[in-house]
Amino acid sequence: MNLKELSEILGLSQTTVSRALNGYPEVAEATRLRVLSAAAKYNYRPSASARSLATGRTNAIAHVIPVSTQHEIVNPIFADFIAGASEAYLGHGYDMVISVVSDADEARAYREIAARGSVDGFIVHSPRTADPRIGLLNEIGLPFVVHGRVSQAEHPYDWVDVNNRRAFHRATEFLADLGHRRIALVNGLEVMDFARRRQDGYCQALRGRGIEPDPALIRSDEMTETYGHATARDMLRLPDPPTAFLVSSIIAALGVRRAVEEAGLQLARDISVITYDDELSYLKNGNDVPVFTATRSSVRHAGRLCAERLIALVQDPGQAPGSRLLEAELTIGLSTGPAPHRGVRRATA
Amino acid sequence: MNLKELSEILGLSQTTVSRALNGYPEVAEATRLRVLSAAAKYNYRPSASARSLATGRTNAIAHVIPVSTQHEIVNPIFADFIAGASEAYLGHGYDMVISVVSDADEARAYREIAARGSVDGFIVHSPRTADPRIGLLNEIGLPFVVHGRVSQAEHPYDWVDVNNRRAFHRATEFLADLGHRRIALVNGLEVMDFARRRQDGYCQALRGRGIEPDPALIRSDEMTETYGHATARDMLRLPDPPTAFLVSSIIAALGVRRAVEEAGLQLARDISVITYDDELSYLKNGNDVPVFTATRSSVRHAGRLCAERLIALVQDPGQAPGSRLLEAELTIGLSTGPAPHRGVRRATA
DNA sequence: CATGTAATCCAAAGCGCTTTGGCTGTTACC
DNA sequence: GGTAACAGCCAAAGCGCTTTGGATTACATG
Repeated sequence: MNLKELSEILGLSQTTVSRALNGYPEVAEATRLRVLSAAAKYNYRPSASARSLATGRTNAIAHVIPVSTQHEIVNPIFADFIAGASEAYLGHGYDMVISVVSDADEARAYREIAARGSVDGFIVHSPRTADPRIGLLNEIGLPFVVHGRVSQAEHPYDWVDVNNRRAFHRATEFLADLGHRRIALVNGLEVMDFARRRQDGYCQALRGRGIEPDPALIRSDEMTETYGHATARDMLRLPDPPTAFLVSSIIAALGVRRAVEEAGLQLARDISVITYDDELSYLKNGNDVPVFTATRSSVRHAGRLCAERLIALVQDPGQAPGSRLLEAELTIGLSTGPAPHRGVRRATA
Repeated sequence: MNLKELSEILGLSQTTVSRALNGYPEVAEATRLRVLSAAAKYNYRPSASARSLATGRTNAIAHVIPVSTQHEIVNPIFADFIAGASEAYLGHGYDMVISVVSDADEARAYREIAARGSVDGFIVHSPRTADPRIGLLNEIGLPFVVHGRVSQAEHPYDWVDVNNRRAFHRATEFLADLGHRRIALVNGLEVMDFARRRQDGYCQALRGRGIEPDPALIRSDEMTETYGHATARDMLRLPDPPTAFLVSSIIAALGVRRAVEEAGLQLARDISVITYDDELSYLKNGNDVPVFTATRSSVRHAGRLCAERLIALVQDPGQAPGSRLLEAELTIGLSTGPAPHRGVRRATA
């Protein structure tokens, strides 16, 4: 069923039918109702391509997910992020187009998508400290919203981010307050902006307590379970091992916990762990009592905010760049406790 | 830059330029090269909507992800599945459109997407034992490929699946061979077809060994970490607790392990665990030595196969329904061992 | 009664592409 | 030399919608 057929059935022109469906005022209310019920009856939907050819709008948003050529990992956080984004899209009739693109031909991919005109805007994932994409997208001219921030950016841009620096600052101070002096940071990939901010917060808090950050206790990589495990295992074998771990993702934290237990140590009593918690739906941090002490912020919520902002931007492109900084909550769980007295831990092990 | 402008620059008709770009033979090779280099120079791409309006093809595939109204969980396996699918799409120039849809208005969503004509086909996720979608999609008429199977389906359809029954049959026998008689099944949601097949394989293997399946040792739910944890914790408190767990997902298996350790028990020695392993990129089952003994099959690979099959179907719709049954490997890890002697386990705890 | 105004509706153009059905000029063959 | 075949190109139609710029009618106003 297309417009032409529908309008013939109704004995109206295509113009009138189109206007009636799109809510224009030049249509008598009685006619509009007649049109609407006929459209429902025949399950009519305007063809997406015809409409976007005519309007220049596609009602679709691109999510370009970078996949490093070395790592080939699709961030699992992504599943919850798009769940949140799609809540927004669903409400506004937008489609979500996903392109998984190797970072090698990232620029080409963005340009191509824009040139084909298949979307109205971009959500930028996993921004790096100096991310060329924000320059690129400014040049391309389509609206975009960054999930995260780009520290070294020449132009203003729209973003939604968590206050990573403060979250890790607080978590570090919390551990220091418990008497921990050897606090390890199991961070995300170094090039990622969020990782840098987290490390900043961590280092700043340590120095605030008169502790000089020890490079041997700072690690950065893709946040997998095995990475968390290997890192914690290695650090626990150091001559002067950490008594606490600050971990950038609950997935890596699971690996850290595994290493702790394999070493015959007990969480909270021997080793404290604080993790960043994205509130993943399939990996909740416990049901009632949090398993891990955590700095927590819902990535699903962030997804929704990004999408909503982008929709607003698409519908009214004249807006000045805006941003949204979310604060992470620090929730106390069962994975933290006072620093063990010197020597005690080794006796136990 | 559009076709008209490009053809004016080249002093050719739009017809010729279009033909040159699309590889039609009625164009002199010299002209084609001239066109191609001009197109590259001006970064010309045909407008997606104009092209699909003219051809009736969109070069896009819809992935409709069902989200239960009760659970609101986006399956994390999904991230790796689409990574695999997008490998196929990238190679063939297809876009991936994702709709997260609450199962309540699933039918409406499929019909709407089809009526708008914004995609050439569907990938069907998370099929249930009696899934109305295969009837619905047959009626709609667009090609589709199911990731998994639908046991109760009236019509033939295209699918890619793992031999879940055999995988769980083998795993159960493996545990039985180690002397385990009390083997628990921590399965996925009951309505899911894969869960049913896994349970079939499990029950069949038990009966083959003269063991009657105990309903108290069989649980089904959304496969989260907390579900694995709560289930294992409760079962370990039974008067006659299991000595082994067969788990449907590595995420739930992490929860099972946590419960085992909390109970003061040791994996392999006191409690054996076999998990299904989708080879998730962020949750690898160990690096060199598998942590869990597992039945393993890459969901990323399955994603690629689904997408490739669907592309073939879109490009040649006349094909008879085909299918692909993948076999899962059983890999021995550090989580299984001989069943403990009666009474020993309790003494340890 | 003539005329301005508002309310409804419509014909047709145009969005950017593909594709049908020709049209030209060159070559091959008898 | 005449004609058939073919290579190479093009004009124009059409995909299904939105939107511009009227046209028509009804009604109120002077």
